[in-house]
Amino acid sequence: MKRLFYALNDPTRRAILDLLRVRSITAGEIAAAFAATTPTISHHLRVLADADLVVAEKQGRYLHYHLQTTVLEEAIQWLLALRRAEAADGPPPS
Amino acid sequence: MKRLFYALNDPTRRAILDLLRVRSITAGEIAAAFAATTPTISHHLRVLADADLVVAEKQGRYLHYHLQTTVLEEAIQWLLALRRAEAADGPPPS
DNA sequence: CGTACATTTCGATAGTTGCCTAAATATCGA
DNA sequence: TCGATATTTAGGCAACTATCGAAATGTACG
Repeated sequence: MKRLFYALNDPTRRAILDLLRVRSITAGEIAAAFAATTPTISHHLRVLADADLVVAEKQGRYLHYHLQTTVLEEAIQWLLALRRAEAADGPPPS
Repeated sequence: MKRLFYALNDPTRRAILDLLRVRSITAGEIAAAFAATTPTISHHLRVLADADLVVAEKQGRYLHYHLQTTVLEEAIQWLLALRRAEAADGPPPS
């Protein structure tokens, strides 16, 4: 989860994931959707790829990025467990 | 979610949350559980409090920290939506 | 009152992050 | 092959983060 939460911590990267939620798109399309420069977006895509949140697939000169969500499973379970925990220790139900 | 993922990004802070999952404990007890110094843990606790992940309650000279998980709701829903998205766009089921 | 204890705040430092411009790599089409 | 396009890599800089030791704050107890 080390790289996962790091990747999720940046608003640009979360916005990229939101874009990819709709459909796989190329690095250029992603870059065009933001004010940042292309190298900056490329950097963010690398961070997302290092966290296994996205996968790149080369098609000719284009790189199509798409989501990969298996790595989310552990984080989701951890967060759900955390939420459950408060119920056991938190303020008593009214 | 800005401060939330930032808070969750640190392994020490995640470990603190795991401690608090069991029961509310004092800042001193939390500090004793880690190799870091007391001021360092105090800093982490502040970050967690800024993210609304923990709440401090003063009891005499002690500060008891306990979990507060309402802020997790948005993140959990966002992550679940992300996971759902891949199924719609990802590789076809075998 | 004064001392001890619990916790935070302050000040400094090493390491990290995000962003940019410039340059490199790779692929396609004429 | 040559030039254009798509994307990444490299290098550098400003801002931020984690950590520490020292000092400050606040509370309790004799």
